[in-house]
Amino acid sequence: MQRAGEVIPEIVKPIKERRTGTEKEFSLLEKVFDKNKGRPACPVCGAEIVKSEGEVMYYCSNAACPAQVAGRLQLFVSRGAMDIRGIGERQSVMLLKEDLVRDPADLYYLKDKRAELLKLEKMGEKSVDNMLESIEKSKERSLARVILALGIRHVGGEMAGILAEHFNSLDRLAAANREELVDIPTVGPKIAESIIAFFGEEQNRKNIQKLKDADVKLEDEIKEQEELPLTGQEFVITGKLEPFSREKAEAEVRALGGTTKDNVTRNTSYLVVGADPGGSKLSRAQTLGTKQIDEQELLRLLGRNK
DNA sequence: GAGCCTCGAGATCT
DNA sequence: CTCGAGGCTC
Repeated sequence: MQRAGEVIPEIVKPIKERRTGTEKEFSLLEKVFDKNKGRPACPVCGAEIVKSEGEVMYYCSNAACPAQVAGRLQLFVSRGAMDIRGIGERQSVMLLKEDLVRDPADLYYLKDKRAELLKLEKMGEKSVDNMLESIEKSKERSLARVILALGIRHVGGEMAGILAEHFNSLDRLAAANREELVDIPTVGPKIAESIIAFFGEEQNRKNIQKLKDADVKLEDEIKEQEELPLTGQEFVITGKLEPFSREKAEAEVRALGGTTKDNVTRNTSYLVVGADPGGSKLSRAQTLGTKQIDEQELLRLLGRNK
């Protein structure tokens, strides 16, 4: 390990190409290339710097690089991810330096090291307890936050949300194959490969297992859709609808929590009657006393008061 | 007309 | 980065 302290904050950010980087980043990049006569090396760990194809960013190729380790820890504890209060840039570096933490999952085992934490600079009883409490609370974060916290390349907040929504558990995401991933809108080959590569890494699997062992929640509870306006309401449509097609109407009903069926039963809440309605559905609705509504009424229920 | 490429717009990630 | 449009090949 090298002196982590001063270098890390600069390197943690990926180094950009001249035309887009900040002045600070320019000079850093300059230094890197000068020192190595055109063969770029990470100023922190000396490993080769790689540039992803067609991309503007340079990355250190060494996953164990102290700067990367620190960067991952900071992403993990950040507001948008696990939202652990009391650990920022300063504390991350300190915890790593003192070898109290080697990867983010170690945070959940810090409660057994209270004495060591108290010895750290500027860490009194109050700060330590607040920190430990915040770590415990973070075990219940949403799956989207957990996925973001893992630091998978090309997976930011938006992508993490989409993946969480689609898989509902980290295990299912980890088991997904390329085909399944690419089928998700906004997921293309690059992101699919990146995700598969991430879960293929031995180290990453180990860290996830550590999170599991520490009882960090790695799934979302089955969504309670009780709040949706049409939950529990069953719709049957007969006849033609004008403003939008039957498919679209049914899709909107489902989007609001309702269900759609082809035949009227005792469970049917509404028969939507369009133009030229089918006789069988209509008469059955009459027999059962099913509530009949026209298209305008349906639009109103869908919240489209046009 | 299926398969493959490039290109640009628009969204996202770092 | 993704994705669709438009051009090319076979």
